[in-house]
Amino acid sequence: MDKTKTEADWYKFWEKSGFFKADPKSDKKPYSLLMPPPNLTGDPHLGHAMQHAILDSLARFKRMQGYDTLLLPGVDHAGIQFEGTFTKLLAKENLSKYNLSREEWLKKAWQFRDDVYKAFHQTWSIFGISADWSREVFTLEEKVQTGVVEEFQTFWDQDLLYKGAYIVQWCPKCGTAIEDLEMEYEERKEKLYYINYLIDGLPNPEYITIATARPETIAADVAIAIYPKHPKYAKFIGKKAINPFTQTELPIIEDKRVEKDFGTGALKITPGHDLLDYEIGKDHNLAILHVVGKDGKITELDDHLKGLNIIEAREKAVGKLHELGLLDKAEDYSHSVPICERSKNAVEPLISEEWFIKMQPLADKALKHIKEVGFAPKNYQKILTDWIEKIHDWSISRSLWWGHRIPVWYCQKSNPHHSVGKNQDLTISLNKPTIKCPNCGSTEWVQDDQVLDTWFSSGMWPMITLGWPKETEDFKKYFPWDFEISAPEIRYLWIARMIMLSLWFKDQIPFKDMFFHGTLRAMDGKKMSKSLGNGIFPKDLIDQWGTDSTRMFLYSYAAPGRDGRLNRQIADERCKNFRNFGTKLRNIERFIVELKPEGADESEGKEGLDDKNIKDELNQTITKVTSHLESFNLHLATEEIYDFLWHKFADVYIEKTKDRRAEAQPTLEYVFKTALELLHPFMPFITEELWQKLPHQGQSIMLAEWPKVE
RNA sequence: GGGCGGUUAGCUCAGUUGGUAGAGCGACUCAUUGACGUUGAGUAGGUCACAGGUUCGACUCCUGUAUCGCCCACCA
Repeated sequence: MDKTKTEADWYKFWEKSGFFKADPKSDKKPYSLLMPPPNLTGDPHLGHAMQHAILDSLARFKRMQGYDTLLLPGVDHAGIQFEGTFTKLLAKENLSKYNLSREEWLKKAWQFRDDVYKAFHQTWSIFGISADWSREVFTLEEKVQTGVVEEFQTFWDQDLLYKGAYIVQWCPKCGTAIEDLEMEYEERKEKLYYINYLIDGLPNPEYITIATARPETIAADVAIAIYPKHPKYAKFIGKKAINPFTQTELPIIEDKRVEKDFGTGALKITPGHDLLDYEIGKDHNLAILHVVGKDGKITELDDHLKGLNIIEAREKAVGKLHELGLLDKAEDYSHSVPICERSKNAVEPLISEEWFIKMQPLADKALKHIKEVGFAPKNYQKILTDWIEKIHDWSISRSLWWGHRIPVWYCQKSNPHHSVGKNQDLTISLNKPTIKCPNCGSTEWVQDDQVLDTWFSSGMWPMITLGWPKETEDFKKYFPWDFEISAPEIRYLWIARMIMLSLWFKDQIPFKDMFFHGTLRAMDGKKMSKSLGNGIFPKDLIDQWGTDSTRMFLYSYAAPGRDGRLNRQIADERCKNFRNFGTKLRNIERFIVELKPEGADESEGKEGLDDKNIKDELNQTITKVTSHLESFNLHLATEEIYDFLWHKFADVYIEKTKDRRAEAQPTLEYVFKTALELLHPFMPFITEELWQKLPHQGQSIMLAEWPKVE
């Protein structure tokens, strides 16, 4: 072998030799690991690197143990995130959804996707990942489309899909509905306004005072609600209050959901813009009015404030109330305001037409089987169970263009408003239907405008990647997955969904072991992010210290569920340490192989006490590394093999052999070769390089048998 | 407001079933052409956040407090 072979050369050698490929036809028992598809954006970050390092070490370990190992890679189209990045890019050319057709826009989006994908892949593959690239999946490809339509169709047939007026969190900046899970809360100091509403039809003017933080929505009020038996206001039940802006009559109602001790115990009901109000309104059969539009501006419902944004409208509304003498008082009020996780914009609760899945039956089934999944750390079973127990329906439609378009086609003639109901004329299919509308005979089908939530496809990732709904050879052999890994923050969005969907569609848990790694944070405990500029890019570390060293550094943070704090300096320190370890290993090889003394070949059978001792220690190391790998404690496994090689083998044993160099040769070779095999899952490149220089059998250390205690 | 996690050497972190604490980096001392100075041999440094409790014995189990962080939540 060429001495100057680089990491990239070894990688090519492995890949060309087909060592990464799984073979469903082999007699070996399967071990399958599913790579979480990273989002199609920018450079892979440190979290990806850690995930991939963990996945790869386990894949290499299982392969050496003799399993037919599948590590399946893929990339997620990442709906909102990708569309956001792409939109900014288009804006530089003065292009947008307003001056491009959907087809033109998508064509450009795919071109951009191809560029990003290529760059992404380049960074990705230098990490030494022994993934089966022949099975790689991108979440918008045809295979996934087929699965997604099947998923949708099944829910439809089971009567679990519905569409209708529903309150959603609308982000005016992203221009789409976002889920509760995609919202953040920010503590903001605002004012709480106490406003007097005149009671209609009384001889002397009497008022009911309500407290609100959002006076700009008054025009959309449809009632005033008080808590039951309100000492001051109960007498007004059945009467009407006058809306100060629109002069319409507002019924005064009682509802136990109104908090007794907040504000005045009286609440203005604005079902179009508040979830609690929406629910109260629904139960009291109240109308739903909108005074804030999807652009975040006041609608025509309020003549006076029309066209203003929220902040301006609020100021003006307060001014007007003041003029009318209806503003009782305003007090400082600090509360958490929902903001969009991506745009950091305050979200507007709005009524919108969205598709939903009824989740209760899926949740019930998941709860019965979730115990079959082994979680690391263990407490995640409870965390997920608690969430699934409080499940709410899943809003699956997004007003985006980048994603799986909802496979619903409406008959233009007999169902022009795209409504949904069993008697309505619509059909489900991937492509434009060729059938005639059963109602009017028309063939003018129009597809639903929206796309599906990214997690609607990602949730099926464990099945779709193996060819579902087809009963493929791969599916039969590799499902359920043996191992899945995830960042903790997507445990609900993704992990809980996969468990529910997999049990629903296949009656099986999606994976046997579920590993949650911790979050790598900046020194102040905050997340690393591009915008804060506190990120560390794995690519930079690899360029400076090499892949093996970077991987070892990451394993030291791979204790299940434990966060780590670091900056570039700390990362460099640790990487440097492992780079030095690599140098140590090269010198050990030099000592054993290149400086092999005369007569060493005739030293079989001259084993001494030192040789026996180091072999005993090697055996202990084999046992510990193996068990730490099996319990997914990679931080302990790496520490163990590191300590053995450096401080037991090199510092002690090798020093002692110097007096009896020749007769120690067989032990030196055997112990070092075996230790390299134990280290291979973690430092794949250098172990291959050095293993090749020792007497060995077989083409690659990748194919070596996992060391056993002898 | 609820839930979860952290708090161990100057720094970043380990610590299987309870038996007076470990690593890497950093500091200090020594070794200088020995496989390797990207090295070796040593040394210093911790009342394991705090207060109770269980126990012969607690970093480890229980209760509470403080503090930092994360997640979740429809009090207008």
